Amino acid sequence: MSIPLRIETRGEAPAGKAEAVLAAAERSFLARGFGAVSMDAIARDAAVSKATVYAHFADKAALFGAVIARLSERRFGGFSVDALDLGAIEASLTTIARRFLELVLSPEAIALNRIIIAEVTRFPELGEAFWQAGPARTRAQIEIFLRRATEAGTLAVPDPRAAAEQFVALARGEIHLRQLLRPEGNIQSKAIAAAAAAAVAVFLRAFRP
Amino acid sequence: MSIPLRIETRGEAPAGKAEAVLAAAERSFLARGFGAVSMDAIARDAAVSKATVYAHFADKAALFGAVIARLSERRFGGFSVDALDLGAIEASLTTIARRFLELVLSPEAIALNRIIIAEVTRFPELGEAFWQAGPARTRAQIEIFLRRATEAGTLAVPDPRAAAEQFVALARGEIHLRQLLRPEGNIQSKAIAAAAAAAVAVFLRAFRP
DNA sequence: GTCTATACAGTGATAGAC
DNA sequence: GTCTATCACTGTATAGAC
Repeated sequence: MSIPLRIETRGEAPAGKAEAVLAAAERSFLARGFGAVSMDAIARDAAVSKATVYAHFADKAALFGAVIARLSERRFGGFSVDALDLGAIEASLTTIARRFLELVLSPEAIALNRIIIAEVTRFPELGEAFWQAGPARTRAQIEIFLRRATEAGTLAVPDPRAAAEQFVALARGEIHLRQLLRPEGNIQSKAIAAAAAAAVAVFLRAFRP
Repeated sequence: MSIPLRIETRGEAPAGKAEAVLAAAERSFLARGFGAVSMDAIARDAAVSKATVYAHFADKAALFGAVIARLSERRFGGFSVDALDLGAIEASLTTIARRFLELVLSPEAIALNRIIIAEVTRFPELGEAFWQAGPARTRAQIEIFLRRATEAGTLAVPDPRAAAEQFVALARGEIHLRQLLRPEGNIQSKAIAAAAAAAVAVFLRAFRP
């Protein structure tokens, strides 16, 4: 019979057991997906009992939904095209493409994307939430930039919505799908820079004034 | 993950129980993924006992591997760019884009793509096999066409490999990812035609002689 | 090869004490 | 809220008969 040790993390800001459960679930789900993760494992990882997990989340699906929705928001919220020079159009577009690729190719974003694609049949609303938080938001930001550049005369884009979609598609190239289909490929920042430059080159040949 | 399947296709013959198991597994895995499908359900669907399933496939993973590898090959084997007019370049490129989109957006291809992305962490070799059978093959076919068109003088493509990748990316646009993130969205052929036309327009502005 | 029956581990979820 | 202990159930995989 082992006697449970009680560890007081006073001053380290415990932040509550619900938060510990969320953090543990986030790690587990991202690493192994929905089906392969047990509530037992999450409870163990969070250093609480399973009953405590169920005290905060109705069931496994609810916990999963909370984790994924939070991650989607947090991961893509920071993407912005403000403070970019409308005059130095090639440099600015390259910066946008590079930032975009660094975001969507990050291991965490790939893992998130993967798990949502995997479970979208079971949890349709998560696919939509991710789309709005991720692809729709980044494309909207880029659309804003293209519109401003066209008003400033440094680009000639008749349909900024469509052009933003094409810009994103060019930037993504085949690397994004490639990463989704690789278990642990690490993208070099050099490869990202090359992909960004290639995308901008084609885009500018099509949309320069 | 060896594939010890032996298919008896003698005339109208039942083709053997192994084939029945493969067919049932194919349906189940495509519809619900790896984890959510039980060997019980597959055996029931194939109208054999579970022991018979295990007589032909070592375990669930081996059965899954056999199903997915076969599907990947079968689904993308037919994509070709032969018999396309190098002179009518816009029409030919539009046809290629349309065929490509019809292929990768088909419900079966989407389901296959989804399940492989979902399980690539557990089965790394399936991701690679799918990549070779699908994206790598289609891109190689398109690269051939671009090279021929450049030799014929109807296109000016300095790097056919890179340009083929960009052409595919433009064609895919955001529709492909969108479909992966939707539980049951049906693409209209009208939407495919529009996406193909938009992709070709941008591509030609960049690579017309 | 094919069946029926079952071993055995692990799952999500809950009861009841504190 | 939090714990320990346990439920009812389903999963993969295998024995043994034919």
